[in-house]
Amino acid sequence: MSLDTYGETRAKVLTAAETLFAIHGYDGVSLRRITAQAGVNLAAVNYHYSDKQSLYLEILTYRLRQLSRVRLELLAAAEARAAGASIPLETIVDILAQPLLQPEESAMPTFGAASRRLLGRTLIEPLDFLAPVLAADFQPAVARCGQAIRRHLPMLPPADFIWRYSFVIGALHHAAAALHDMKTLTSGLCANDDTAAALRNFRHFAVSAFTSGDFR
Amino acid sequence: MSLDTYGETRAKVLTAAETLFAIHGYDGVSLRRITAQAGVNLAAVNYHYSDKQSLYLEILTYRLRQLSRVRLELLAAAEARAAGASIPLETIVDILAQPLLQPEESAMPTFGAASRRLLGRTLIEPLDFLAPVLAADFQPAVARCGQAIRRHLPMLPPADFIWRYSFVIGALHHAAAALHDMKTLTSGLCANDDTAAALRNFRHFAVSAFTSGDFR
DNA sequence: AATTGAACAAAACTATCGTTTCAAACATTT
DNA sequence: AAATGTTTGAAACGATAGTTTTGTTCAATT
Repeated sequence: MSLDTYGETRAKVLTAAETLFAIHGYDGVSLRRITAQAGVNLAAVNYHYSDKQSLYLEILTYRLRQLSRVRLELLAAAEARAAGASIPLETIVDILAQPLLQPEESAMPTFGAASRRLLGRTLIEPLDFLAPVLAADFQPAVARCGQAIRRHLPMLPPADFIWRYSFVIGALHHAAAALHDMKTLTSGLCANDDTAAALRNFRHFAVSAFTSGDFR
Repeated sequence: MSLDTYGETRAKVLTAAETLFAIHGYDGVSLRRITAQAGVNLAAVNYHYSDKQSLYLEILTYRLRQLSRVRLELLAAAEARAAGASIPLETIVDILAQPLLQPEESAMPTFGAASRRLLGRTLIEPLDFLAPVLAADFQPAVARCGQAIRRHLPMLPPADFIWRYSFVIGALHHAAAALHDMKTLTSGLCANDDTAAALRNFRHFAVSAFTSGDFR
Protein backbone atom coordinates (compact mmCIF):
# COMPACT_ATOMS: atom_id res chain seq x y z
CA MET A 1 0.00 0.00 0.00
CA SER A 2 1.29 3.43 -0.87
CA LEU A 3 2.03 6.06 1.74
CA ASP A 4 -0.74 8.52 0.95
CA THR A 5 -3.50 5.95 1.17
CA TYR A 6 -2.41 4.59 4.52
CA GLY A 7 -5.01 5.14 7.19
CA GLU A 8 -7.91 5.49 4.82
CA THR A 9 -9.31 2.08 5.63
CA ARG A 10 -11.82 3.42 8.13
CA ALA A 11 -13.30 5.89 5.64
CA LYS A 12 -13.42 3.31 2.87
CA VAL A 13 -15.36 0.96 5.13
CA LEU A 14 -17.81 3.71 6.02
CA THR A 15 -18.53 4.61 2.41
CA ALA A 16 -18.98 1.04 1.27
CA ALA A 17 -21.10 0.17 4.28
CA GLU A 18 -23.42 3.14 3.84
CA THR A 19 -23.98 2.32 0.18
CA LEU A 20 -24.64 -1.36 0.75
CA PHE A 21 -26.81 -0.85 3.84
CA ALA A 22 -28.87 1.67 1.88
CA ILE A 23 -29.53 -0.82 -0.89
CA HIS A 24 -29.92 -4.11 0.97
CA GLY A 25 -30.65 -3.21 4.58
CA TYR A 26 -28.80 -4.15 7.73
CA ASP A 27 -29.47 -7.87 7.65
CA GLY A 28 -29.00 -8.08 3.90
CA VAL A 29 -25.32 -7.15 3.91
CA SER A 30 -22.39 -9.15 5.24
CA LEU A 31 -19.13 -7.72 6.52
CA ARG A 32 -17.33 -9.68 3.82
CA ARG A 33 -19.32 -7.90 1.16
CA ILE A 34 -18.62 -4.52 2.73
CA THR A 35 -14.90 -5.08 3.06
CA ALA A 36 -14.70 -6.56 -0.43
CA GLN A 37 -16.38 -3.47 -1.93
CA ALA A 38 -14.16 -1.21 0.16
CA GLY A 39 -11.08 -3.12 -0.93
CA VAL A 40 -9.90 -3.68 2.62
CA ASN A 41 -9.35 -6.64 4.86
CA LEU A 42 -12.27 -8.32 6.60
CA ALA A 43 -10.85 -7.66 10.07
CA ALA A 44 -10.86 -3.91 9.44
CA VAL A 45 -14.48 -3.65 10.55
CA ASN A 46 -13.93 -5.27 13.92
CA TYR A 47 -10.77 -3.24 14.40
CA HIS A 48 -12.00 0.25 13.57
CA TYR A 49 -15.49 -0.41 14.88
CA SER A 50 -16.12 -2.99 17.51
CA ASP A 51 -18.76 -4.93 15.61
CA LYS A 52 -21.37 -4.78 12.87
CA GLN A 53 -24.00 -3.08 15.01
CA SER A 54 -21.59 -0.36 16.05
CA LEU A 55 -20.66 0.28 12.44
CA TYR A 56 -24.30 0.68 11.49
CA LEU A 57 -24.97 2.80 14.56
CA GLU A 58 -22.05 5.09 13.81
CA ILE A 59 -23.21 5.70 10.27
CA LEU A 60 -26.79 6.31 11.35
CA THR A 61 -25.89 8.55 14.25
CA TYR A 62 -23.65 10.68 12.07
CA ARG A 63 -26.28 11.11 9.37
CA LEU A 64 -29.15 11.73 11.75
CA ARG A 65 -27.19 14.39 13.62
CA GLN A 66 -26.18 15.97 10.33
CA LEU A 67 -29.83 16.08 9.29
CA SER A 68 -31.12 17.37 12.63
CA ARG A 69 -28.38 19.98 12.91
CA VAL A 70 -29.20 21.46 9.52
CA ARG A 71 -32.92 21.36 10.20
CA LEU A 72 -32.56 23.12 13.54
CA GLU A 73 -30.20 25.70 12.05
CA LEU A 74 -32.64 26.44 9.26
CA LEU A 75 -35.47 26.62 11.76
CA ALA A 76 -33.56 29.06 13.98
CA ALA A 77 -32.72 31.21 10.97
CA ALA A 78 -36.35 31.21 9.86
CA GLU A 79 -37.50 32.14 13.36
CA ALA A 80 -35.06 35.05 13.37
CA ARG A 81 -36.37 36.20 10.00
CA ALA A 82 -39.96 35.91 11.19
CA ALA A 83 -39.14 38.13 14.16
CA GLY A 84 -41.92 36.85 16.38
CA ALA A 85 -44.42 36.14 13.62
CA SER A 86 -45.07 32.59 12.49
CA ILE A 87 -42.73 31.00 9.95
CA PRO A 88 -44.38 30.54 6.55
CA LEU A 89 -45.75 27.03 6.12
CA GLU A 90 -43.81 26.52 2.91
CA THR A 91 -40.61 27.39 4.71
CA ILE A 92 -41.17 24.81 7.45
CA VAL A 93 -41.96 22.11 4.90
CA ASP A 94 -38.76 22.99 3.10
CA ILE A 95 -36.80 22.79 6.34
CA LEU A 96 -38.13 19.27 6.80
CA ALA A 97 -37.73 18.11 3.24
CA GLN A 98 -34.78 19.87 1.66
CA PRO A 99 -31.99 18.42 3.80
CA LEU A 100 -33.36 14.96 3.10
CA LEU A 101 -34.50 15.21 -0.51
CA GLN A 102 -31.94 17.71 -1.76
CA PRO A 103 -28.92 17.46 0.57
CA GLU A 104 -26.58 18.89 -2.06
CA GLU A 105 -28.27 22.26 -1.58
CA SER A 106 -27.82 22.13 2.18
CA ALA A 107 -24.60 22.31 4.16
CA MET A 108 -24.25 18.55 4.39
CA PRO A 109 -20.86 17.40 3.18
CA THR A 110 -20.66 13.79 1.91
CA PHE A 111 -24.43 13.42 2.33
CA GLY A 112 -25.44 12.01 -1.03
CA ALA A 113 -27.94 9.70 -2.66
CA ALA A 114 -26.83 6.71 -0.59
CA SER A 115 -27.24 8.63 2.67
CA ARG A 116 -30.68 9.77 1.60
CA ARG A 117 -31.74 6.26 0.76
CA LEU A 118 -30.26 4.85 3.95
CA LEU A 119 -32.14 7.33 6.12
CA GLY A 120 -35.37 6.89 4.19
CA ARG A 121 -35.13 3.16 4.62
CA THR A 122 -34.11 3.28 8.27
CA LEU A 123 -36.82 5.76 9.21
CA ILE A 124 -39.42 3.52 7.68
CA GLU A 125 -38.27 0.30 9.30
CA PRO A 126 -36.23 1.16 12.36
CA LEU A 127 -34.29 -1.72 13.88
CA ASP A 128 -34.69 -2.30 17.59
CA PHE A 129 -31.20 -1.22 18.54
CA LEU A 130 -31.67 2.11 16.73
CA ALA A 131 -34.54 3.32 18.92
CA PRO A 132 -32.32 5.31 21.33
CA VAL A 133 -30.46 7.20 18.63
CA LEU A 134 -33.70 7.93 16.79
CA ALA A 135 -35.25 9.34 19.94
CA ALA A 136 -32.18 11.42 20.72
CA ASP A 137 -30.92 12.57 17.32
CA PHE A 138 -33.93 12.57 15.06
CA GLN A 139 -37.30 12.99 16.73
CA PRO A 140 -36.58 16.34 18.46
CA ALA A 141 -36.02 18.26 15.24
CA VAL A 142 -39.07 16.64 13.65
CA ALA A 143 -41.15 17.56 16.68
CA ARG A 144 -39.92 21.17 16.56
CA CYS A 145 -40.97 21.45 12.93
CA GLY A 146 -44.29 19.89 13.79
CA GLN A 147 -44.91 22.51 16.45
CA ALA A 148 -44.06 25.26 13.99
CA ILE A 149 -46.59 23.86 11.54
CA ARG A 150 -49.15 23.44 14.29
CA ARG A 151 -49.25 27.21 14.83
CA HIS A 152 -50.72 27.56 11.37
CA LEU A 153 -53.60 25.24 12.25
CA PRO A 154 -54.73 26.22 15.75
CA MET A 155 -58.31 25.09 15.23
CA LEU A 156 -57.43 21.64 13.86
CA PRO A 157 -58.09 18.91 16.46
CA PRO A 158 -54.82 17.47 17.82
CA ALA A 159 -55.50 13.95 16.59
CA ASP A 160 -56.34 15.20 13.09
CA PHE A 161 -53.11 17.15 12.99
CA ILE A 162 -50.96 14.25 14.11
CA TRP A 163 -52.52 12.03 11.47
CA ARG A 164 -51.81 14.55 8.73
CA TYR A 165 -48.30 15.05 10.01
CA SER A 166 -47.70 11.29 10.08
CA PHE A 167 -48.87 10.94 6.49
CA VAL A 168 -46.67 13.82 5.35
CA ILE A 169 -43.60 12.47 7.15
CA GLY A 170 -44.36 9.01 5.76
CA ALA A 171 -44.55 10.36 2.24
CA LEU A 172 -41.28 12.20 2.79
CA HIS A 173 -39.42 9.15 4.04
CA HIS A 174 -40.87 7.03 1.30
CA ALA A 175 -39.76 9.57 -1.28
CA ALA A 176 -36.27 9.67 0.22
CA ALA A 177 -36.02 5.90 -0.02
CA ALA A 178 -37.52 5.69 -3.50
CA LEU A 179 -36.02 8.71 -5.30
CA HIS A 180 -33.35 6.52 -6.82
CA ASP A 181 -35.92 4.40 -8.61
CA MET A 182 -38.63 6.86 -9.63
CA LYS A 183 -38.21 6.03 -13.30
CA THR A 184 -39.32 2.46 -12.75
CA LEU A 185 -42.01 3.37 -10.22
CA THR A 186 -43.57 5.94 -12.54
CA SER A 187 -43.17 3.94 -15.74
CA GLY A 188 -40.60 6.36 -17.12
CA LEU A 189 -42.54 9.55 -16.38
CA CYS A 190 -40.14 10.79 -13.68
CA ALA A 191 -36.37 10.76 -13.76
CA ASN A 192 -34.24 9.08 -11.12
CA ASP A 193 -32.66 11.24 -8.41
CA ASP A 194 -34.38 14.40 -9.63
CA THR A 195 -34.06 16.01 -6.24
CA ALA A 196 -35.22 19.45 -7.40
CA ALA A 197 -38.46 18.11 -8.83
CA ALA A 198 -39.01 15.97 -5.76
CA LEU A 199 -38.62 18.91 -3.40
CA ARG A 200 -40.77 21.25 -5.48
CA ASN A 201 -43.59 18.75 -5.75
CA PHE A 202 -43.34 17.66 -2.14
CA ARG A 203 -43.54 21.26 -0.95
CA HIS A 204 -46.81 21.80 -2.78
CA PHE A 205 -48.10 18.41 -1.75
CA ALA A 206 -47.42 18.90 1.96
CA VAL A 207 -48.72 22.46 2.10
CA SER A 208 -52.00 21.52 0.49
CA ALA A 209 -52.36 18.48 2.75
CA PHE A 210 -51.97 20.66 5.83
CA THR A 211 -54.06 23.63 4.80
CA SER A 212 -57.11 21.85 3.44
CA GLY A 213 -60.32 22.32 5.38
CA ASP A 214 -59.59 25.83 6.52
CA PHE A 215 -58.81 25.42 10.21
CA ARG A 216 -56.71 28.58 10.34
CA MET B 1 -49.63 -35.64 17.06
CA SER B 2 -53.38 -36.00 17.32
CA LEU B 3 -55.54 -36.89 14.38
CA ASP B 4 -57.34 -33.60 13.88
CA THR B 5 -54.13 -31.60 13.71
CA TYR B 6 -52.53 -33.73 11.05
CA GLY B 7 -51.81 -31.81 7.87
CA GLU B 8 -51.82 -28.40 9.48
CA THR B 9 -48.07 -27.98 9.30
CA ARG B 10 -48.15 -26.03 6.07
CA ALA B 11 -50.65 -23.51 7.41
CA LYS B 12 -48.79 -23.13 10.69
CA VAL B 13 -45.60 -22.32 8.80
CA LEU B 14 -47.40 -19.74 6.69
CA THR B 15 -48.89 -17.95 9.67
CA ALA B 16 -45.66 -17.87 11.63
CA ALA B 17 -43.65 -16.80 8.60
CA GLU B 18 -46.00 -13.95 7.72
CA THR B 19 -45.90 -12.61 11.25
CA LEU B 20 -42.13 -12.81 11.60
CA PHE B 21 -41.41 -11.49 8.10
CA ALA B 22 -43.73 -8.56 8.80
CA ILE B 23 -41.83 -7.65 11.95
CA HIS B 24 -38.23 -8.38 11.04
CA GLY B 25 -38.08 -8.48 7.26
CA TYR B 26 -36.96 -11.24 4.95
CA ASP B 27 -33.29 -11.26 5.91
CA GLY B 28 -34.05 -10.74 9.58
CA VAL B 29 -35.79 -14.07 10.08
CA SER B 30 -34.31 -17.55 9.99
CA LEU B 31 -36.16 -20.70 9.09
CA ARG B 32 -35.30 -22.06 12.51
CA ARG B 33 -37.13 -19.15 14.09
CA ILE B 34 -40.14 -19.62 11.84
CA THR B 35 -40.44 -23.34 12.46
CA ALA B 36 -39.87 -22.88 16.19
CA GLN B 37 -42.69 -20.34 16.41
CA ALA B 38 -44.90 -22.57 14.28
CA GLY B 39 -44.09 -25.55 16.49
CA VAL B 40 -43.06 -27.70 13.55
CA ASN B 41 -39.90 -29.34 12.36
CA LEU B 42 -37.22 -27.34 10.60
CA ALA B 43 -37.43 -29.43 7.46
CA ALA B 44 -41.11 -28.58 7.04
CA VAL B 45 -40.27 -25.40 5.14
CA ASN B 46 -38.13 -27.13 2.55
CA TYR B 47 -40.68 -29.89 2.27
CA HIS B 48 -43.86 -27.88 1.78
CA TYR B 49 -42.11 -25.03 -0.01
CA SER B 50 -38.93 -25.58 -1.90
CA ASP B 51 -36.89 -22.94 -0.13
CA LYS B 52 -37.03 -19.71 1.86
CA GLN B 53 -37.50 -17.49 -1.19
CA SER B 54 -40.43 -19.57 -2.39
CA LEU B 55 -42.06 -19.38 1.02
CA TYR B 56 -41.79 -15.59 1.02
CA LEU B 57 -42.94 -15.41 -2.58
CA GLU B 58 -45.97 -17.56 -1.89
CA ILE B 59 -47.06 -15.39 1.02
CA LEU B 60 -46.53 -12.18 -0.93
CA THR B 61 -48.21 -13.43 -4.07
CA TYR B 62 -51.25 -14.57 -2.13
CA ARG B 63 -51.62 -11.27 -0.28
CA LEU B 64 -50.98 -9.08 -3.31
CA ARG B 65 -53.55 -10.97 -5.36
CA GLN B 66 -56.02 -10.73 -2.51
CA LEU B 67 -55.46 -6.99 -2.34
CA SER B 68 -55.63 -6.43 -6.09
CA ARG B 69 -58.69 -8.62 -6.49
CA VAL B 70 -60.64 -6.65 -3.90
CA ARG B 71 -59.49 -3.33 -5.30
CA LEU B 72 -60.50 -4.25 -8.84
CA GLU B 73 -63.86 -5.59 -7.65
CA LEU B 74 -64.56 -2.39 -5.75
CA LEU B 75 -63.49 -0.37 -8.76
CA ALA B 76 -65.76 -2.32 -11.09
CA ALA B 77 -68.66 -1.90 -8.68
CA ALA B 78 -68.02 1.83 -8.42
CA GLU B 79 -67.84 2.13 -12.20
CA ALA B 80 -71.16 0.36 -12.48
CA ARG B 81 -72.68 2.71 -9.92
CA ALA B 82 -71.28 5.74 -11.74
CA ALA B 83 -72.92 4.57 -14.96
CA GLY B 84 -70.55 6.38 -17.30
CA ALA B 85 -69.85 9.34 -15.05
CA SER B 86 -66.59 9.59 -13.15
CA ILE B 87 -66.21 7.79 -9.83
CA PRO B 88 -66.11 10.17 -6.86
CA LEU B 89 -62.55 10.93 -5.80
CA GLU B 90 -63.24 9.88 -2.23
CA THR B 91 -64.48 6.53 -3.47
CA ILE B 92 -61.29 5.84 -5.44
CA VAL B 93 -59.11 6.77 -2.50
CA ASP B 94 -61.15 4.40 -0.35
CA ILE B 95 -60.73 1.65 -2.91
CA LEU B 96 -56.98 2.10 -2.67
CA ALA B 97 -56.76 2.47 1.07
CA GLN B 98 -59.50 0.46 2.69
CA PRO B 99 -58.36 -3.03 1.68
CA LEU B 100 -54.90 -2.19 3.00
CA LEU B 101 -55.65 -0.09 6.07
CA GLN B 102 -58.93 -1.72 7.11
CA PRO B 103 -58.91 -5.23 5.65
CA GLU B 104 -61.42 -6.47 8.22
CA GLU B 105 -64.09 -4.37 6.48
CA SER B 106 -63.26 -5.85 3.09
CA ALA B 107 -63.77 -9.39 1.88
CA MET B 108 -60.24 -10.46 2.75
CA PRO B 109 -60.26 -13.57 4.93
CA THR B 110 -57.19 -14.08 7.14
CA PHE B 111 -55.81 -10.70 6.06
CA GLY B 112 -54.96 -9.10 9.38
CA ALA B 113 -52.54 -6.74 11.02
CA ALA B 114 -49.54 -8.89 10.14
CA SER B 115 -50.52 -9.01 6.48
CA ARG B 116 -50.98 -5.26 6.41
CA ARG B 117 -47.60 -4.69 7.95
CA LEU B 118 -45.93 -7.21 5.67
CA LEU B 119 -47.33 -5.56 2.56
CA GLY B 120 -46.52 -2.07 3.77
CA ARG B 121 -42.97 -3.11 4.46
CA THR B 122 -42.54 -5.03 1.24
CA LEU B 123 -44.00 -2.27 -0.91
CA ILE B 124 -41.58 0.19 0.60
CA GLU B 125 -38.45 -1.90 0.18
CA PRO B 126 -39.10 -4.47 -2.50
CA LEU B 127 -36.56 -7.27 -2.70
CA ASP B 128 -35.08 -7.98 -6.10
CA PHE B 129 -36.75 -11.35 -6.53
CA LEU B 130 -40.18 -9.82 -5.87
CA ALA B 131 -40.13 -7.48 -8.87
CA PRO B 132 -42.01 -9.86 -11.20
CA VAL B 133 -44.85 -10.54 -8.79
CA LEU B 134 -45.16 -6.85 -7.96
CA ALA B 135 -45.41 -5.98 -11.64
CA ALA B 136 -47.96 -8.71 -12.29
CA ASP B 137 -50.10 -8.78 -9.15
CA PHE B 138 -49.87 -5.31 -7.65
CA GLN B 139 -49.07 -2.51 -10.08
CA PRO B 140 -52.01 -3.05 -12.46
CA ALA B 141 -54.69 -2.34 -9.86
CA VAL B 142 -52.75 0.67 -8.58
CA ALA B 143 -52.45 1.98 -12.11
CA ARG B 144 -56.18 1.52 -12.73
CA CYS B 145 -56.99 3.54 -9.62
CA GLY B 146 -54.50 6.16 -10.74
CA GLN B 147 -56.25 6.49 -14.07
CA ALA B 148 -59.58 6.88 -12.34
CA ILE B 149 -58.17 9.67 -10.18
CA ARG B 150 -56.53 11.27 -13.20
CA ARG B 151 -59.94 11.94 -14.76
CA HIS B 152 -60.67 14.32 -11.92
CA LEU B 153 -57.57 16.39 -12.76
CA PRO B 154 -57.47 16.66 -16.55
CA MET B 155 -55.61 19.97 -16.50
CA LEU B 156 -52.88 18.86 -14.11
CA PRO B 157 -49.57 18.26 -15.93
CA PRO B 158 -48.74 14.53 -16.12
CA ALA B 159 -45.49 14.85 -14.16
CA ASP B 160 -47.22 16.81 -11.39
CA PHE B 161 -49.90 14.17 -11.13
CA ILE B 162 -47.46 11.30 -10.93
CA TRP B 163 -45.53 13.07 -8.18
CA ARG B 164 -48.69 13.61 -6.16
CA TYR B 165 -49.76 10.04 -6.73
CA SER B 166 -46.35 8.75 -5.63
CA PHE B 167 -46.51 10.77 -2.43
CA VAL B 168 -50.02 9.55 -1.67
CA ILE B 169 -49.11 5.92 -2.31
CA GLY B 170 -45.96 6.36 -0.24
CA ALA B 171 -47.96 7.76 2.65
CA LEU B 172 -50.40 4.86 2.35
CA HIS B 173 -47.73 2.18 2.40
CA HIS B 174 -45.96 3.90 5.24
CA ALA B 175 -49.18 4.03 7.21
CA ALA B 176 -49.83 0.35 6.53
CA ALA B 177 -46.39 -0.52 7.85
CA ALA B 178 -46.58 1.81 10.84
CA LEU B 179 -50.19 1.42 12.01
CA HIS B 180 -49.13 -1.11 14.62
CA ASP B 181 -46.87 1.42 16.34
CA MET B 182 -48.75 4.71 16.04
CA LYS B 183 -48.88 5.17 19.79
CA THR B 184 -45.11 5.42 20.02
CA LEU B 185 -44.74 7.40 16.81
CA THR B 186 -47.28 10.01 17.92
CA SER B 187 -46.19 10.13 21.56
CA GLY B 188 -49.40 8.55 22.75
CA LEU B 189 -51.78 10.75 20.76
CA CYS B 190 -52.95 7.99 18.40
CA ALA B 191 -53.89 4.44 19.32
CA ASN B 192 -52.26 1.40 17.76
CA ASP B 193 -54.10 -0.42 14.98
CA ASP B 194 -56.93 2.12 14.89
CA THR B 195 -57.79 1.20 11.33
CA ALA B 196 -60.98 3.25 11.20
CA ALA B 197 -59.22 6.46 12.22
CA ALA B 198 -56.39 5.73 9.81
CA LEU B 199 -58.74 5.28 6.88
CA ARG B 200 -60.86 8.31 7.73
CA ASN B 201 -57.86 10.58 8.05
CA PHE B 202 -56.11 9.15 5.01
CA ARG B 203 -59.21 9.70 2.89
CA HIS B 204 -59.30 13.38 3.76
CA PHE B 205 -55.53 13.70 3.42
CA ALA B 206 -55.37 12.13 -0.05
CA VAL B 207 -58.38 13.99 -1.43
CA SER B 208 -57.01 17.35 -0.36
CA ALA B 209 -53.56 16.52 -1.73
CA PHE B 210 -55.05 15.70 -5.13
CA THR B 211 -57.57 18.52 -5.42
CA SER B 212 -55.40 21.43 -4.33
CA GLY B 213 -54.62 24.04 -6.97
CA ASP B 214 -57.89 23.69 -8.81
CA PHE B 215 -56.88 21.85 -11.98
CA ARG B 216 -60.33 20.42 -12.46
C1' DA C 1 -53.50 -57.20 6.18
C1' DA C 2 -50.14 -55.54 3.01
C1' DT C 3 -48.82 -51.71 0.21
C1' DT C 4 -48.23 -47.22 -1.24
C1' DG C 5 -47.36 -42.37 -1.17
C1' DA C 6 -47.63 -38.32 1.59
C1' DA C 7 -46.29 -36.00 5.89
C1' DC C 8 -43.29 -35.51 9.62
C1' DA C 9 -39.07 -35.71 12.83
C1' DA C 10 -34.17 -36.08 13.80
C1' DA C 11 -29.80 -35.40 12.35
C1' DA C 12 -26.18 -34.08 9.49
C1' DC C 13 -24.43 -31.44 5.62
C1' DT C 14 -22.29 -27.47 3.38
C1' DA C 15 -21.86 -22.65 3.22
C1' DT C 16 -21.54 -18.39 5.28
C1' DC C 17 -22.02 -15.48 9.10
C1' DG C 18 -19.67 -12.30 12.71
C1' DT C 19 -15.70 -12.45 15.22
C1' DT C 20 -10.96 -13.46 16.95
C1' DT C 21 -6.14 -14.45 16.64
C1' DC C 22 -1.53 -13.41 15.54
C1' DA C 23 2.12 -11.86 12.91
C1' DA C 24 3.83 -8.58 9.53
C1' DA C 25 3.98 -3.83 7.99
C1' DC C 26 3.47 0.74 8.94
C1' DA C 27 4.17 5.48 11.10
C1' DT C 28 5.94 7.79 14.94
C1' DT C 29 8.94 8.81 18.76
C1' DT C 30 13.22 8.63 21.23
C1' DA D 1 18.69 3.67 14.01
C1' DA D 2 16.04 1.42 17.58
C1' DA D 3 11.89 1.10 19.99
C1' DT D 4 6.99 1.69 20.35
C1' DG D 5 2.30 1.70 19.46
C1' DT D 6 -0.99 1.56 15.57
C1' DT D 7 -2.81 -0.40 11.48
C1' DT D 8 -3.30 -4.06 8.16
C1' DG D 9 -3.34 -8.94 6.15
C1' DA D 10 -4.04 -13.98 6.25
C1' DA D 11 -6.11 -17.54 8.49
C1' DA D 12 -9.06 -19.76 11.50
C1' DC D 13 -12.64 -19.79 15.10
C1' DG D 14 -17.30 -20.99 16.83
C1' DA D 15 -22.02 -20.09 15.73
C1' DT D 16 -25.70 -20.10 12.72
C1' DA D 17 -27.64 -19.97 8.18
C1' DG D 18 -30.31 -22.72 4.42
C1' DT D 19 -30.64 -27.13 2.76
C1' DT D 20 -30.46 -32.24 2.30
C1' DT D 21 -30.67 -36.82 3.82
C1' DT D 22 -32.65 -40.61 6.10
C1' DG D 23 -35.88 -43.11 8.61
C1' DT D 24 -40.41 -43.22 10.67
C1' DT D 25 -45.41 -42.48 11.06
C1' DC D 26 -49.70 -41.45 9.19
C1' DA D 27 -53.93 -42.15 6.14
C1' DA D 28 -55.68 -44.24 2.27
C1' DT D 29 -55.86 -48.01 -1.17
C1' DT D 30 -55.81 -52.72 -2.93
